[in-house]
This record gives sequence, C-alpha cells and structure tokens, in this order.
Amino acid sequence: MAERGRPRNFDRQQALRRAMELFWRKGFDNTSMADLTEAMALRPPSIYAAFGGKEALFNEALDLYVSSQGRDIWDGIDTAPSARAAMEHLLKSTARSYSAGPGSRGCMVVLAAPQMEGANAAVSERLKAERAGNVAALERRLKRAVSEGEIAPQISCRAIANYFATVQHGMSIQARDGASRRALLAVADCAMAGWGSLVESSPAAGRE
Amino acid sequence: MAERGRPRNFDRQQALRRAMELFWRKGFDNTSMADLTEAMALRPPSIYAAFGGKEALFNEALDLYVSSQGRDIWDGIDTAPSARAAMEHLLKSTARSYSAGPGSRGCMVVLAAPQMEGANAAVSERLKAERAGNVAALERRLKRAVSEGEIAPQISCRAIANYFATVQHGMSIQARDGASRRALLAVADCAMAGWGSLVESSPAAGRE
DNA sequence: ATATTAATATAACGATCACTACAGAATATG
DNA sequence: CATATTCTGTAGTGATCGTTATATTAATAT
Repeated sequence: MAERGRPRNFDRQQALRRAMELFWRKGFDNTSMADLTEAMALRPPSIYAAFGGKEALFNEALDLYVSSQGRDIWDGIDTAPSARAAMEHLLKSTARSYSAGPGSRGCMVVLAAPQMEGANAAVSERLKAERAGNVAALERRLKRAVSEGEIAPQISCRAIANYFATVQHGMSIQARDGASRRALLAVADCAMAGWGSLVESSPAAGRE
Repeated sequence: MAERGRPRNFDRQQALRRAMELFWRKGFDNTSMADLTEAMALRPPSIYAAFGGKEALFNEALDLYVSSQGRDIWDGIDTAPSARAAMEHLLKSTARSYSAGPGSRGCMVVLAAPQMEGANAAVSERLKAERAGNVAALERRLKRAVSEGEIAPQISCRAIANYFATVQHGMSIQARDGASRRALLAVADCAMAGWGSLVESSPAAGRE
C-alpha cells in the first residue's frame, strides 16, 4: 500500500491551482511551459510526470476552474425559484465572478483558447463543448419553467437560452476590456429588463 | 515621377485582401508568416518590403476589415431614423455579417487577438480601441435620441450602449461556435424585445 | 547492505517562429 | 552602353516552443 520510490516533493493540488490561475490569465497558447515551470515552481519533468503534458494539464486546470469558479453560477440555475430568477442569477453572479479578482478576468471557458482556425483543436473543442453544455442547462431550466406554467408553451426556450448565453459571453469580452463590476451588473440589468416581453411573445422561434 | 528600380509584380491590394481573410479566420497569433506567404503567394522579403512586417500587415488588414466589413454596420447607426432602429440595425446587420461567408466567422475586431496577458500588446490595444470606439458611437447615437426626445433624459445612454455592445460581442462567440444566421437573428430579436422597458426606466444608471 | 522504484535537475532535442542577409533579376536614369 | 535602384527567391538567422534523454537523488522492499 505504501508508495514506493522517491516521494513527490510538491503539493499537486497547489501546483494545479497555480496552473489554473496562469491559464485563466494568459490563455492556453500564451502560457508556455517556461511560464508554468516558474509559476508552479517545478521543472518540466515533474510536470510531465504528474500531469502528462501541457494539454492534459490544461484540461485538469479547466476541470478545477469549472468546479470551483463555475459552481455558484451554474448550481444556482437549477435551485432558483423561477426561470426569471435563474437568468438574473446567471448574469448577476457572472458579473460578480468576472470582476472578483484584482483585475477583471472574464471566463476561462470563453477566453482561454481563441476559437480560430489553426488553434489547438482538442482544447477548442473541449471549451466549445463546455459552452454548449451551459446553453443546454439554460434551455432545460426554461423548459422546466414552461412545464411549471411560468412561461407560455409557444415560447422558444432555445432562443432565449441562446440569448442569455450570448450576453454572458459578451460580458467576458467587456470584462477583459476593463469593465468594472458596476458596469457588468448594469449590463445584466439591461438584459433582464426585457424579460417580460421575452416570455410574453417569443420574438423568434427559430434556431439553427 | 516614374518609379525607379524593379517594379513590384503582384497586386498589393489583392495580397492585402488575402491577408485580411487569413487573419480573420485564424487570428493574429495563429497566422504564421508561412501561412501568409502561401495565401498571398509571396516570399517573406516581398511582404516585408510592401507591408513592413506581420504586425504592420495585420494593422493594415484590420483597416481594410473595418472599412469593408464594418462599413454597413456602423454607417447605419447614424443614418437610422431612430435610436431603436439604429440598435436593431446594429444587431441584425451584425447577425448577417457574421454569417455571410461559407462558415460563421464572427468579428475580426473581437476575435483576432486573445485579450490575454502575454498576447501582443500593440495588437490587443488596437483591437480594444476599436471596440471602445464602437461603444462610443452607440452612446453618441443614444444621446442624440435623448436630445431628439426619443429617450427620456434620465436614461443612462452609456449603460445601454454597453449592453448592446455586449450582445454584439457575444454574437461573435456564438458565430464561432457554429450558430446559424437564423440563430443569430433570434438573439438580436431577443435583445430588442427589451427596448421599451430599457428606455422607459433605465435599470442601472451606473457605469465604471 | 543491496536492489528496486520513482521523482528530481540538467541539458538538450527537433520543430517552428518572425525575420533578414545575400545575390540575382528587372526596371529606371545618364 | 553603364549604373543606380528596387523587387524577388534562396537560404538561413537566433529565439522560443513543447517535450524528453540522461543521470542523480531519495524513498521503500528484501
């Protein structure tokens, strides 16, 4: 049962946290192994032995990000007492999360890899799947609201989910451009102002 | 008056267009000089002689993008008969522009450089300034609407301008994730649904 | 003690990056 | 013609990228 061989000389979880911070701030491409060795205070072979490589390390860092930074936001979607409260929670807690640190950092899921041709395909797909999962969670919550009578059945839940996801994604750009918490919260307020009109008559049923 | 020395034997404007297409699709970092030499059908020394270097070429390609792709969108802001029509034009023409080509490409101004620490500072600042200029244009149009009586004076034009800019930026992410023209137009409709509520009582006066 | 196993540090790998020295080729001017 | 000027293609610059071969160190197992 006991570990054989020379024991590891560093805190794996702490090293992973530092990698997450770095990937969050700099993104996947702009974070070099040299950056990581410095931030994690490890030599490359230790990182490769413990995490597998840059891409595997990023994936694990993203897991940590989702389960730590995203927890409050996405758990609140299902527990909110109404779809309206859920969407407001989404945008408000997003505004607070994006402006939590010393600088406005936005969302790692949106920003960490450019969605461009030629970018690391596996990383881009992983982030894209994460975003798609979030939109799906919003749509599920809205559909639940339909079944509970909060929203009329003819409303397009997919269109509304896409809309709130779009606003949330845009907030990452704003945050990286230096938007204050107050400005981000104002954007959330503006987006929520249309709620009544949105659920009374869905402005567009179509989606893809 | 006549040109001295060996004349250039390629079309500078056509080469620039090809560079713009490439930067638009792949972004600044993911576009290598090797990619550019292939797409422009030129050898590096010709590119350096004609454009100065990768960064200068990008800046010129961005100028071309703004004046070609962005023209319709941003000229329409000032010529629209009302602020409401201007914002609707912004989002609708954005939706059409982002889904104009064979694939949904989103906006070069939003996507071409990651807003991350460690990215090329000059390029990032250039794009950031472009985005700030766009928000300012929206705010100017809204203030004009206040002076023309369309919007009540106590409304925060800056907050509303930020909101529409946020939606537009988010649409770039959606487009890159594969959103169809129809889906993008639906997002625009959702965003416009709240217009009445927005200009009746500004939900948040604050900004920065 | 000796052997085994695993983590460490040093140093370097090949690949790719943006960029450029150099020489040849194509035009102008005198 | 000769000469100056500018563009073009070849080839290669040093730097940095992610990754790894090698040897040493530190623990357990026998």
